[in-house]
Parts: sequence; C-alpha cells; structure tokens
Amino acid sequence: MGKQMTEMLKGTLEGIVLAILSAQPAYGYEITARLREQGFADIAEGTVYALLVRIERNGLVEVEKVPSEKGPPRKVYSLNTLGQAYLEEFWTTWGFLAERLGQLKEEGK
Amino acid sequence: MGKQMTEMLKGTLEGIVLAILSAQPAYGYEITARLREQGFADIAEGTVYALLVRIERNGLVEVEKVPSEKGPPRKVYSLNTLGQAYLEEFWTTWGFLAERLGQLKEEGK
DNA sequence: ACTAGTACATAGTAACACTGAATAGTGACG
DNA sequence: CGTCACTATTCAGTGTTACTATGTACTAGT
Repeated sequence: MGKQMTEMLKGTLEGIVLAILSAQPAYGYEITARLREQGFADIAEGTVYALLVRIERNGLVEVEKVPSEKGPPRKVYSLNTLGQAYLEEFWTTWGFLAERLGQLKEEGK
Repeated sequence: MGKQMTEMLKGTLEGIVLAILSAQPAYGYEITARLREQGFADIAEGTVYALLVRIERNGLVEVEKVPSEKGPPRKVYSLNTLGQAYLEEFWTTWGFLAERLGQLKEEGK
C-alpha cells in the first residue's frame, strides 16, 4: 500500500469500521472482505483484528460468539451506545477536516 | 486537541502544509499562524517544525535563510518539483478516501 | 493425507503528531 | 539596566496507529 494511504488511514480506519458496524453487526473476516470490496484492497486481516481488539477494549462494541459452519467461531461485533456517540464525533471531526482540505484544494488551482 | 483529530491529522497535516507552501513559500512560524487562522487552533509549533524538518530531509522543499527584523533568521521553505509531485499524489489519495467516506456517511443515514 | 477456504490472534516495526522545554534575537517599558 | 512580550527555531521523550509476518484452528473436497 502507498505510504501516504497508510498514514492517512490512521484515525480514519477506525471510523470506517465503526461506520460499517453501525449499518449492521459483523465479524472480523467479513469486515475485511467488505473493505476489500469497497476499494481498500491492501488492508491486511491482521490490521482489522488488531483494530477490533482495540475498540472492544475501549468499550465501543458488544461481542457475541457465533458458531460458524466453516472454521472457528465468529466474533460478531455490534456498536453500543458509546460506540454510536464515538462514531458521531468521528463524523464531526472528519467533516471539519474535509471542509478545510476541500478549501485548500480549491485555492491551489 | 481531540484524540480523534490528532490521529486523523497523521498523513494529512503533511499534505496541508505542502498545500500551503504550494500557494507561496513560507517559514515555520508563519505556517503555524496560518494554520491557526484556518481553524487548526491547537496545532503546536513543535509539531510544525518537526514536520518541516522531515519534508526537508525527504527532499520535497528548498530552504533559504532570510534575516528577520525581529528574532532569529527565518528558514523560508518552498516546494520543489518532487514536492509538487508528492502533493499531487496526496490529493489523489485524499480524493479516494474522501469519496469512500462520503459514501459511507450517506449509507449511514 | 493434502489442499483450500474460513476465522482469529499476536509480536515486532515504522511513522507520525503531541508534550514540554530550551535557546536566541529584538523592541518597548518602567 | 532589567525584564517582559513577541518572534523564531530546535529537540528529546511519549503514545497511538497501521503494517508485516507469522501462527493457530476448524471444515470440506479431492
């Protein structure tokens, strides 16, 4: 992956995953696959799992173990109240940044 | 500063500063002031100077020492060809990310 | 038995922004 | 003259994050 993208994902990848979970509960492998579909082709599984561990530790999600037909049991994550609030804060922060950068980009033409 | 903003700035702050330098050459103290004007109120001077050292080390800028009426000589930075190319790459990366996130935000309504 | 696909976990690394302080020059004010 | 305020740069130490590179484990098909 490009180095710029790697750095830019810091802080935003968490929001992206929270947004995905906000739409509907999901487990790690599924989230990784969905990210790949959406164009984030190079995000490693390990990255997603580490992120999920972190947001669970921070109390943003509820976890339920669900047996899988193929492979080990799935850990299904769903956003709780704190997670929802955190996600809204994320959108606010993102909105501010996107507005500033949009302006800067316009000025540069 | 909010923790989310701190993390989100990783990767983007560099692009922001390069964009500022693209408009016109500037020195560290000036860049910090301009950032504050543009709403990035809590970005410390130390952060900006560290970033300038890095982009100079990476060969993205030219540096000229200019005596100041008040205080130590200024180090005026200007974007060179490599810096311009890097900035364009930044806008491409940013554009991709902004598009994805915009879509995710829409879906979440 | 072997392979492929599913599913999760983790130790070590690199990069970045922040904190907090230090250094240094100039001008104004009492 | 001393010291305060403003300008201007530097740097050591810290915390957070995503990436790399594995390892573990379960199931189904050949």
